[in-house]
Amino acid sequence: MYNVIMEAEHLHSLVWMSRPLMQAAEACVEAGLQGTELTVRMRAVLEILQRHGAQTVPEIAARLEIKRQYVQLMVNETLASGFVEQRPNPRHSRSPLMSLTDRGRELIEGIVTKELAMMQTIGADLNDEDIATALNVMRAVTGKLKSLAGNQT
Amino acid sequence: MYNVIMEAEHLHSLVWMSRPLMQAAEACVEAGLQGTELTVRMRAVLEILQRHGAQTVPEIAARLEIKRQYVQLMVNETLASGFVEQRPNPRHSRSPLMSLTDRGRELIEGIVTKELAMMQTIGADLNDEDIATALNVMRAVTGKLKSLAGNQT
DNA sequence: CCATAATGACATTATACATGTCAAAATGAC
DNA sequence: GTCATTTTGACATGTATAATGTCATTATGG
Repeated sequence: MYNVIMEAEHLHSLVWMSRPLMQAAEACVEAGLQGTELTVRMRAVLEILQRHGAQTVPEIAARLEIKRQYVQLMVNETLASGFVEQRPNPRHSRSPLMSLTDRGRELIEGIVTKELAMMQTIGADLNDEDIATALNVMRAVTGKLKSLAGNQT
Repeated sequence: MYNVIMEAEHLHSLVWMSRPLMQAAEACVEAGLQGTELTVRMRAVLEILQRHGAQTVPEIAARLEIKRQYVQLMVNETLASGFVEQRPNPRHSRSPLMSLTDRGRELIEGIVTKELAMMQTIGADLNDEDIATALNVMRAVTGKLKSLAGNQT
């Protein structure tokens, strides 16, 4: 059927749009960090702590789905910059909780607010339903790709 | 308005889905390359040549939107593996056209066919309209992000 | 109490690019 | 045809984002 082929080609285009989209998004985030002392990866740590509260390094790594060794590096930078501080962890005495300092909280809140505003600008002439649909499709496709990647030859 | 905020958050989620989607896609492509002598970047060269015919290195770089110096490296690998060969370029005698060999053509056709089939599998229980909508949204968002990245402070 | 797991710290390696430089040669303007 | 400019390949170096390996220390759970 033509339709099946058409659909597969649309899907193919969609999947390959993920790279330009990601690159454009990262460029925007980076541009928005100009003037702050933050790098993109430090921002990622602050955002996690803002959204989910104080976390240990391994917990942050799990959320970001990257290895704890690299997250340790990222976190150490945020500690050195004074945006994050260690607090004792009642659940594990050797793995302190990373917690936003006042400076860090203020900074990340400003950045997230600015980014949200940008999203509103972008969404201005886009249909809300369409955005929701797109999000669902992307999630579904990602899930299927992940399951297919494993059991391939 | 709540709707505006909701939309912005959906958009935010969508933008950040681009990374997992891309990673899942790359993992799939890589898995599909198991057993061949191809790497992901060599595959990219072959696909360009299959879709657009014989090209010079700078032309391939323009299509991939990466620097010619890196493309040169990728292309050299495909030449060394015998999937691509140089042919004289009537338009520029110092910049030969890269052309698929029979082996290269056979290989990339097989791979692309397999990938397309995978797309059909994934698309099986997805609505065609929704996929098209998602593609449009992703393109629109990418475009806006690109334009915003530039004229930010 | 003790085996096992978790953690931070540090080192090495890989990947995917960007950037810089250079010489040779091709092209284009005149 | 001459000459300035551009293009190209080749090579070298730099950088960001990770994965992976290893180790000593210390928790934790049985």
